[in-house]
Amino acid sequence: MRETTIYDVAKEAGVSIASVSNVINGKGKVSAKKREEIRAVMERLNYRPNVLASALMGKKTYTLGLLVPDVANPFFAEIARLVEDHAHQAGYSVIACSTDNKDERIERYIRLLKRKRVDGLMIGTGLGGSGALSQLKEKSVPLVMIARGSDLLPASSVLTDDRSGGAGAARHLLGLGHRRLAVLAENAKVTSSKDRVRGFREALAEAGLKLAEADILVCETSVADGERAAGELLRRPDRPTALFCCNDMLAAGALRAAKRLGIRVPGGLSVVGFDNTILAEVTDPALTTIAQPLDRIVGKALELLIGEPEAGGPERRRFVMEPELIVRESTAPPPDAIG
Amino acid sequence: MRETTIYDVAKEAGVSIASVSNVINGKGKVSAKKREEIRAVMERLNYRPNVLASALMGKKTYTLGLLVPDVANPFFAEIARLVEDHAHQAGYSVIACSTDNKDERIERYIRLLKRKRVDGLMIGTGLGGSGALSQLKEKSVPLVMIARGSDLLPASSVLTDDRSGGAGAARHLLGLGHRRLAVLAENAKVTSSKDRVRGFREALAEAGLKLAEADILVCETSVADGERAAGELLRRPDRPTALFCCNDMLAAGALRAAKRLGIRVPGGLSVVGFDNTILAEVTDPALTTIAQPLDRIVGKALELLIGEPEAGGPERRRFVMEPELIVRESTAPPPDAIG
DNA sequence: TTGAAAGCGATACCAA
DNA sequence: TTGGTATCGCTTTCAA
Repeated sequence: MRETTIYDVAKEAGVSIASVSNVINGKGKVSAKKREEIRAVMERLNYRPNVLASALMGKKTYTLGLLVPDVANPFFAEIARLVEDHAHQAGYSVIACSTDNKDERIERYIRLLKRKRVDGLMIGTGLGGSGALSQLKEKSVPLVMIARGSDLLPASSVLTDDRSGGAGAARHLLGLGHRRLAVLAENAKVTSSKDRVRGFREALAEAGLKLAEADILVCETSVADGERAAGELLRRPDRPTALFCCNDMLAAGALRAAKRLGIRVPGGLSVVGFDNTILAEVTDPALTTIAQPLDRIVGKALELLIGEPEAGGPERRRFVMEPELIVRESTAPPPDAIG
Repeated sequence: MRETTIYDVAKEAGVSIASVSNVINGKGKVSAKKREEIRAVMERLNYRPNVLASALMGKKTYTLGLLVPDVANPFFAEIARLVEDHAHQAGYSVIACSTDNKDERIERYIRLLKRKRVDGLMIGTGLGGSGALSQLKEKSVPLVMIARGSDLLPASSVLTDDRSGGAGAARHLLGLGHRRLAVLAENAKVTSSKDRVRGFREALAEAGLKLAEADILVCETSVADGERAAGELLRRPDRPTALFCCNDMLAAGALRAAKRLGIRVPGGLSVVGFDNTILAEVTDPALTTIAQPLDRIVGKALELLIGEPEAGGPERRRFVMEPELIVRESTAPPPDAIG
């Protein structure tokens, strides 16, 4: 049984396909009477316009691309879900792509998504080498950066105030009385991580403390590597009493390291994570962490991506949202604190 | 700058579009010489066939649909990632859809995916009421069930031997000396959960133990509800010494409940999870759990979905893969064990 | 072998 | 208002 097409509807309603098309798109002039008739026929025949055909004519595909490092990572999985929901609500579906931060994958995916004529790209991953960048700069597809910024791209971005988040973590720890602090950072190419560290460091500076380079360890994004790095820090003679980790995975790793070394958290060590993923509620102790307002971020990003392309030229804008400190069980005053 | 089309190539190569089309698809007869020339031109013009146009002619869209309850759930996030990878490798992209197990969402998504003319649907979610079922039975799109079976659908399925997984959990616990066991199950509509419980119960029976209905608590899929249910079990006077949880989230909840009640794991209580998600490595103690061979499952499912549609009729087949017990830190002999 | 031409299912322009 | 028709980019007969 063939799908019913616009021709079937036209024939059944005794009109031309042009008229049917017009009522579908609410364009052109169609008399109220005809319009209702056509509507009725469409209903009766359970007619659904073929997206492919109209896309071929240069209309929307109602498909969006989402680029993230890894949808299996709880943080990005959460994002993927939110994007899906917001997009779906607006009539779009989304193709999620995990880049693994590999240039080759990034470029392949961008090429693929362009060929599929997606109506927009939501980018939540680093872009690696210049290959992807130049593919994107051609402006052949609307772009928006999410939970990340980039000056190299002609795209608006909506993200968390990472610096403020880092500062919040620092103040929380400082307020508890910590003076020897260290951080587990992500790769230097991850700007959000850099900003978090910067905010953290600035807040320390305000309190008259200096964060030495040696107290910032760069990690791969994995629990295991967080454990490794934290282990390294915790074995130092003047080991820190508090750790700020640029994401919850690293924080979870830090927790494991502490446990292995027999250091109690938060008794002997405080740990702050970032992102407030599900991991934070599952570790023991549960993680104090910085929550990003993901729902709002995604909502705004989608609005920018599929909303009216701004009559006054597509200005590149940055929307920055405030993160929130979620205090759970992994932070407390330092062991040497005087009651 | 317009995309180069088949016409551009044809003109440039001084042939007809039909010949170009033929070399693209490796069909029809084209002289070796012309073929090479056309190839060269395509290369030089960096020509990429428009998927939409060829899809309109009834060819593949190279897009697959994936239906799962929630891509933000670590287990399904993992699946989504694997599906993405396997699909991508085969030249397909995938639209992931979170159903929340809600009939309305399920039906909407199926309709949407059909309209987008996806080449296949990978189903890893319950199908709810009959609405979705009848939409799917029309056989308008290839189907495969993943990590789940269904007799109601004309689709092959590839899944874990859940019964065996449940039995494995039971034997592990039995072997440690546990005699008072209970389980945290998922909703009765989730067949995989039912099978896990069945396997668990059968293994107990083999050992001469009976699992009472009262010792099986049905939970929502969330850490919080696992905590709630486990709390209920653990407050009983004859509380169990071991808990089998039908997924890692519930197990994580059980760990929290135990902690809140001052029961040590594994000293005072053993907990076994299911799925071997990232949660299992992050809890403290790390979870002993049953791992599903997801990579193989997804690989096989994809093969069924996009492979040759089997000349001998599309027989419904079931592929069952063996799960594996991963022993971590959450299981030990019961507290009253002798020696 | 090759290519002209008829679709595929919409949109859009332009006469009527 | 209507409807005829070209068009989008590709596949597929079917003559030549």
